[in-house]
Amino acid sequence: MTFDTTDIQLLHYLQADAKQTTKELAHKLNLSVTAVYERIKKLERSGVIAQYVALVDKNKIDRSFVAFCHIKLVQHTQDNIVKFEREVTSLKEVVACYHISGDYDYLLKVVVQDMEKFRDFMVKKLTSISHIGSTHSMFVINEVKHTTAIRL
Amino acid sequence: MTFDTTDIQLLHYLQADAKQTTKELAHKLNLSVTAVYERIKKLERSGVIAQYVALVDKNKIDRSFVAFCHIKLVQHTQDNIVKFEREVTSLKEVVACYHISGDYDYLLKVVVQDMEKFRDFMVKKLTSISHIGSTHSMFVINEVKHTTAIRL
DNA sequence: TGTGAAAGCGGTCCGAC
DNA sequence: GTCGGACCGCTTTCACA
Repeated sequence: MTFDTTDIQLLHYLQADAKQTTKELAHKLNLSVTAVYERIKKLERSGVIAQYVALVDKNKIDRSFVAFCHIKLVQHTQDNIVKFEREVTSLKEVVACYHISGDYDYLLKVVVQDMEKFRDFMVKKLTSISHIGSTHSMFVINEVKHTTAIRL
Repeated sequence: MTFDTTDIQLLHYLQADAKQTTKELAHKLNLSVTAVYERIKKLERSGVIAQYVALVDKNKIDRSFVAFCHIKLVQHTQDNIVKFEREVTSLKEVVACYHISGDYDYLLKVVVQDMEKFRDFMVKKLTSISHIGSTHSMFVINEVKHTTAIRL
């Protein structure tokens, strides 16, 4: 799929605020309501817009403690990898998990209440997953930037 | 603000799909439309729901290359930190930046087209930011899990 | 807080350009 | 790909338990 400047602007607006009416968007883009409507539908049908979600403020729901965990597996067999990925995916504290290049195999983003809960998570959940070799945790001191929007 | 099980369920649904009608949600929660409406408004007013956004599929817009960059500053003066954070925040390729504990000062998530663009980003944008000491990049081989939803 | 009903507005579809 | 008009359903408000 190819995008003109109007599509790019539209994506920009929808990534910032998905609750705008097509009327408002039509005004911003100097287009009719129907034209904007068709463009949005096209973006949805093609899967460019994958979903519409509500973003919750971590600090308002007592989940202010964020950590990144590097993880190394003991062995990199197909079986170990599949099992690890399945188990780690099912943990609600893990909001992101990336298989990465470098000294460690995986990078996890973990969101919990506080350091005590993080300790619980490490001891009771993470390290009980089979085949984990070593881990290395980094704690977030400050979230300088965090956006779900990708600027084209 | 305090949440009962209905609020928690509601947040769960809205974090998964913000375009559901209050009617559908009322059905799922066994409540009236108005009751759901009032709960949502309360969550919005209190800032628990910070925003509603469209999530775009990276792969559909040619931004499939993701890297994490560790960054160390040369000196940790107040001034350096402020400048670095301001400059890095303004870079569109940087979708996240965290001040973290450990060997490095910052962890950046960078989203670009491909390795070539990543190189451009490093050479022309990132390393031209003042006061950067050393960097260490890790490339994402596979995104195992990535969610914007926080489960309570 | 909860409910149902009434009002108003926006999303959606249509035929035309 | 765009337009305006018309319809229908949803959001929003209200009086009330």
